Amino acid sequence: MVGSPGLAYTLGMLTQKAKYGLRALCVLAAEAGSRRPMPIHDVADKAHVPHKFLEAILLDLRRHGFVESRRGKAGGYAMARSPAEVRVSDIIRALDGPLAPIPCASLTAYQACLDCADPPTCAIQRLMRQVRDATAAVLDGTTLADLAESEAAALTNCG
Amino acid sequence: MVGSPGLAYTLGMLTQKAKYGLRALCVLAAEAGSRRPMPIHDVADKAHVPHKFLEAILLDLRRHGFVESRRGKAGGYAMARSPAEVRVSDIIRALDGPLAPIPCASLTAYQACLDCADPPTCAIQRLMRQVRDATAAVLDGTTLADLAESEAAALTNCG
DNA sequence: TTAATTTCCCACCAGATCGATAGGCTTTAG
DNA sequence: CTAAAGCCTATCGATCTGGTGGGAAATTAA
Repeated sequence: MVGSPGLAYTLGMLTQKAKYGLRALCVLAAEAGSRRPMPIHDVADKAHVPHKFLEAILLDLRRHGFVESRRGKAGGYAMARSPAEVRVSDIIRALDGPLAPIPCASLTAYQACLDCADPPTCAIQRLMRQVRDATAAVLDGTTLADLAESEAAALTNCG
Repeated sequence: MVGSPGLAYTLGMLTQKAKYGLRALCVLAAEAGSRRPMPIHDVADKAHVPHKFLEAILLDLRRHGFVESRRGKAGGYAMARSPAEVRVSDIIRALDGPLAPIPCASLTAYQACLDCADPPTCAIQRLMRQVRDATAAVLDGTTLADLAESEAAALTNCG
């Protein structure tokens, strides 16, 4: 199962990992409040994600505190925080790294370009900071609950 | 010469190629109106770009119509269009591909996710379109002339 | 005409990353 | 005890990134 193969696609790439992670979290968010955690296999089916890959992704999301797990029989995954309190930006940062297009424009992981003549006057850095801010504004302003609701709303509109 | 090695850096990555290309174009933009084209070697020195790599980049920019070249002695590169009429977004699209974080959110290179349950209702797609629009707003609204001027202004402020 | 200079173009390379899979270990419910 | 589930490590092929090298073609100057 391949998402989108062989394209020249570099700038702003959201990886399959993050896309899958978001889908999986939407599934878990819809189940929030349920008594029982949902096993990986069920999440994989509902989110259309290869379940072995999803295993690694959920593990990662657990380490970042987004989900909780229970092992053994009747085990599985559940949201650790309210979907309304989880920003999409945080999820993407956890799975894909910083939002900025270039390290020197990142707030959370700043790193100067080694080949930059003079970082404080670099126009590219200033421009890319604007891009970062614009991206962050969208992604900070959207919660997991918003995302899940958006999908549900679209379905009922067309249904 | 390495720009920024070994970081977990995926989302929104501006490649070295595009960064170098922007720097080189700024150099050529500053020289716009000059009678003589500038040889690659000079551009490479002024832009701090490995000159063999720059060769490939300038070739690419020429094919996309941003610069003109002249071969032989006294040859070199020059802007083919006025810096004020070249949008940064166009340069980045030429060197790095679409601006959207994911193909299904791209206007210029739309491609549906093969693993998407129902593209028209996909909330991730809608969100990523917002990200694309926000990025494009910044990059469409900035010209090469703006970029070059921004750098020059910063220099005089600190000088 | 010849030499020097410069772009053009091709092939190649090492390292990193991405997307994904395999298989074994540990924990838990019943 | 056993089945079910998460946990963990290792691996893999394909692709991309960031570069380099070498030579052919073009242009100019002497």
